[in-house]
This record gives sequence, C-alpha cells and structure tokens, in this order.
Amino acid sequence: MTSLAPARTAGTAERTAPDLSYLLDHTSHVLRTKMAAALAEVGMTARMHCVLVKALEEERTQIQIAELGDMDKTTMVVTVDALEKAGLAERRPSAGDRRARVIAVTDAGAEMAERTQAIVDRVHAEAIGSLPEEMRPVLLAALELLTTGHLATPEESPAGARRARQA
Amino acid sequence: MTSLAPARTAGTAERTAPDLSYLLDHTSHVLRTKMAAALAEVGMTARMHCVLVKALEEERTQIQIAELGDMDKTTMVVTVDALEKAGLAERRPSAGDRRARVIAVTDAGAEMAERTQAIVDRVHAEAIGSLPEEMRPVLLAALELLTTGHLATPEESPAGARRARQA
DNA sequence: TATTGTTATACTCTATAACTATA
DNA sequence: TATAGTTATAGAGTATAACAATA
Repeated sequence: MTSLAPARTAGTAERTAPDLSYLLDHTSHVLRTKMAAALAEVGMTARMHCVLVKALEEERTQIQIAELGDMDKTTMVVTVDALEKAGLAERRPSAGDRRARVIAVTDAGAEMAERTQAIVDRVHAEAIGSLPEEMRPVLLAALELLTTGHLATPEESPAGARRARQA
Repeated sequence: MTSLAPARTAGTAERTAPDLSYLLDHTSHVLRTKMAAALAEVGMTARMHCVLVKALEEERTQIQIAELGDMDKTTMVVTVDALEKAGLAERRPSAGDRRARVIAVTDAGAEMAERTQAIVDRVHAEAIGSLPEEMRPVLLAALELLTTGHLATPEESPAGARRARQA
C-alpha cells in the first residue's frame, strides 16, 4: 500500500451517513501528495515554501516563523538548514536580541518563493476548478466556517498523550 | 506543539487565494482528533471500528479487510491483535483456504460496533450540523466529487519513494 | 530565572523483508 | 511458484531533553 492508510472511519459509507472523515482525509491526503510532487520538481517542500513566504513578509526570527507555520522549533532548524544549503535563505543575528536569528531570504530565495507560490496557487486552482462553478465558493466557505468554528481546535489526545520522560 | 504540524502551504492565506491545502488539512486533522477522542472513551480506535464493521458485513479474511480499509497487512495484524485482546473479534481458520484467517466478530464485538457506529455518526453530524443548512449537501457533494474525480488517486511520491532495501 | 537556537535522542507510525504454512 | 499471515526491523516524521549563549 502506498498511502498513509487513513482507515475509512465509517464502514458502511455508501448506505448510511456520508463519511465526512473519509472525505476530508482522502482529499487532504491526495492534495498533499499532489502539492509535494509539484513542489519537488523545483526541489522544494511545503514547509520550505511556508518559511520563505513568512520570512519575506517581514523580518522574523525562527521561533516566530515556527509559530506561524505551526511547527516545532526543532523542525524549523531542519527546514532552515535545507533552505540555507539551497542558497535560498540565511540566518542573520537579530539586531535587538542576540540569542535570536532572523531568517533573511536571498534573491534566489525570493525568486523561488514566487515560483512556488505560483505552483501552490495552480495546484489549488486545478482542484477547485474541477468542480462545478456554483459549488466552489460554497465549498471554500464551508471549510472556512468549520476551520474557524466547530473544527477550530484539535482535541487534546488523551491516549497518545506523550508524557515527558523522567530525566 | 501538540499537533502534527501540517504547515500551512500558502503563506499569504488571508490576502490571496484561499488555501485549500490548509483548510483540508486542518479540518481533517481536527476531526480526526475529535473522532479518536470520542472512540477512545469506549477503548476503541478508528481502525478497530473499521475492521469490526467490515467483518460484520460478511465473512472476510484479514487481507480482504485490509484492502477495504486501505491498510497494510502488518497493520491489520496489530489491529486484530487489539480486537482479540479486547474480546471483540476472533481469528478463525478459513473454510476454503487453510492459510487464511477469517475475522469473526463476537457478540460483544457486534454490540461495540453498534456503539462505535453511533459515535462516528454523532461526531460527523455535529460537525456538519454546525454549518448553515444550505451548505451541508453542497459541502458533501463537492468533497465526493473531488474524491472520485480530481483528487481520486494520490500522486506517487517521487522524493519520499521508499526504495526496497537490498536484501 | 527564562528564552533562542542547537544537538541528540526517543517515540510513534507505518512499510519493507524475511519467514512459515499452505496453495 | 505464489499467497496469507506473522515477526522483526527499518525508515520517516516529529516531539522531548538537555545544553550554550544571551536576556
């Protein structure tokens, strides 16, 4: 099996209530693979793209970008490493706080960000464009309502709670 | 950070095109945590529920259920182990093929499947019910169109392609 | 004392490999 | 030879822990 095996939640999807879990998992997963493939053609990942864009918007430190992108600071380290290695961004000492590093996007990085933003927009447009025109704004509005409303914040995982190990 | 860090794909979500990747990732992720939490209250996971339901529909072997649920056969082993340990299902030799094991759902398992199906339906209904009534069928129809159309099959991962190791 | 960024490490999840027994 | 199921293990991804420099 190639996919991440999302395990259709409701077994009797056809007969009973439509399986929202399956629909969201599947579309989200497939779109992610399409996005990853499209970005991989220019040697980029979604996370690298995200960091470039946030860093271009204004002067930001690693932690600030990590929070915006909802990633761990250790994940940021790896992502910034990749960007530096590709010559797309650089770590610079922050003027105000000598502990912090500002992410400076190089000229090549700014060019890349434009390319990848175009790729992202294209992949999204292709997906949405495959739907009848009347449906498009409703789909987006509904997802936005869920995102800011009933499905705004994840449930704290009680089972998978990762306890701190005894040091 | 507690979440799986989906990395908003488009950085300028507010100003430019709506970020379909973010919307799908976020809703899918949060719904999954809600579902996991709800099922955890009766000691179940989405995968266990899925296997129970498939096994109840008709006599099926592990591999058959694995394919229906889009999981690896090794993942099936773990899931069936959990179901057996909980007394909800049993492995029985297949009548026709002595290599295969049929998953037999116990009475307790059948009861549990009803409970978990009610939980699944409730969680879905709560999410969809949070939307204005006109939007609900459109959202579901749009997701179904994507699932069977443009976003039907995952892109083969070129970067993350897991090559077979040399034996 | 708290925080930024770093390194090292451990955990979770899932897939691959190799094996047994059947076919 | 191929397949069902099992076990063991490897890999990717991501979090926690501990540390150095600075606040």
